[in-house]
Amino acid sequence: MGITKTQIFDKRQNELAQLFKILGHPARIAILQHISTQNSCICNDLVEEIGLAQATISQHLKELKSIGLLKGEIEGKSMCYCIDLDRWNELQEFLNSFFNTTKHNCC
Amino acid sequence: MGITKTQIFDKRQNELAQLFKILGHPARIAILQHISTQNSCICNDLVEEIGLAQATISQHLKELKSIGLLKGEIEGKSMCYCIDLDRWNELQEFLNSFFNTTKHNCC
DNA sequence: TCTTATTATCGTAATATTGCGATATATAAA
DNA sequence: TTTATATATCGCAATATTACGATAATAAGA
Repeated sequence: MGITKTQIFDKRQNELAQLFKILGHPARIAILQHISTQNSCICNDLVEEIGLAQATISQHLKELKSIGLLKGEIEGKSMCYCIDLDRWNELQEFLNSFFNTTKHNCC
Repeated sequence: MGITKTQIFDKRQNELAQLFKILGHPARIAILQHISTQNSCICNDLVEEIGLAQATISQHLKELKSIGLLKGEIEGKSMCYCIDLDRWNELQEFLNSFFNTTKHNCC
């Protein structure tokens, strides 16, 4: 046991859960906020500003990339991680559609 | 290691992450959908419809209650779990405010 | 080419989550 | 009161996540 039984849920349920799950870590929230509002998209800057080890930040960046939220570009000898705004809006709509279609009660 | 370093993040970041995290499991998504769109709010019905053990469903219900999304009321000898619509809307706005304030790129 | 700087990946330890059987608790009905 | 039904909690095993040091890979500049 301990393994999530994804096979008993449908595609949309698993997708929604996966998106929520990846957003469900404060370091990843902080990364997104830094990139967006602090004008900091260089991996090394994030390491210093957030205060986790470089390997850890790199791992979190990888997960955010896995759902398409971030795209990384080589900037000299650094990596510039930027938010994919199209994907960002797509996800926001997807999550909102979940919230809106689940807004009714049975009693 | 292995423990999330919540102390280096601020209250809002931890709150957001906690909400996303709890929504980040397909069983909990399914529970919310069943309650809302299948008119099924009795714990035992959910057990049968979702196909996880009763103990497991009970645990997931507890987590959804922990962020205020569900409230349970005694209905005869069963429990009726309903979505707290005020809290639901509050969360939707909270998540949208995160999405909207993080919608800019540094480059 | 050699060195330096930056990021990714590997391996591993600590902790958290998931799932379930067993059991406790609570309520309704007999 | 006794029995049946429904839910919560406990304890545990399996798996996943988090974090980091060490190291590999890559690119710029001396």
